[in-house]
Amino acid sequence: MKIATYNVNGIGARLPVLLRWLREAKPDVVCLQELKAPQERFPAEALQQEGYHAVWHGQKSWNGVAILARGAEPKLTRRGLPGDPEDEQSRYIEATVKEVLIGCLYLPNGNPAPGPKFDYKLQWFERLSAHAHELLSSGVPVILAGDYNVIPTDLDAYKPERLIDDALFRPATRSAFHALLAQGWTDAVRTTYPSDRVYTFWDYFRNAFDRDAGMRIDHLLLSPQLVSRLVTAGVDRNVRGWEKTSDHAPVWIELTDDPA
DNA sequence: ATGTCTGCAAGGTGCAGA
Repeated sequence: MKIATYNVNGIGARLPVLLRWLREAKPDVVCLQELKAPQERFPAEALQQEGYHAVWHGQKSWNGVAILARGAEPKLTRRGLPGDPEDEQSRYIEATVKEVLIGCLYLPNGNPAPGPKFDYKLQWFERLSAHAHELLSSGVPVILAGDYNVIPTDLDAYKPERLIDDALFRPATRSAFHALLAQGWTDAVRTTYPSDRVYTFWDYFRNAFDRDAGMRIDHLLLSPQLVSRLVTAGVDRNVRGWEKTSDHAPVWIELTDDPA
């Protein structure tokens, strides 16, 4: 079972790239972020023709998340994170696919920091951590996948020393991420590649991809029941080199089909 | 500070957000 996360940066502009990647990579489950499309403009039919059923949480102009499943209907369990009924931003969707609970998230960027956007990031992170703790307590196998907008360690960025004040790397951001992991979650890509540089995002600016000036900010966290089922993980870097591509690349893991 | 994209409301360009 192959599960991927991919920040598409606008599903309208990115549909040809998304469909080509689905055809080539054949993931079973896909978490998408940054749809930048309202609920009624999600390309459900085009995805269905590729064999994918979907649940999604759209928003005009910004944000937006979706979960796709190949040959199966994702069973929606929640839209939006609990903890703030005033929050209008579409950044979380959750569904069950083949007995695994999939949480698809788009954590706020938070720049410029400090400031109200950074405050919102940290508040959203607290709500995510509270919900993640509930999910662990439920005893169900869970994957929390998405664009965390977190660079976990120095190894995860091209020049970390330049990112001291960046909302993706500030101490408060990193400590929130490490506290989340400490609940009992496993960072699947870092576990698979303990000391390699693995990037998932390259800025559109200054030929960042050609210079491999990237960062690792898209993550798949596994609940304890799933760790022994982790076979391998990877980043489809080549997709970042395609025409009209996102600034993120798809990130994926492979799990054994059944509990050991 | 810079750089480059997307989507939007206009309106054939400029804005916010990333």
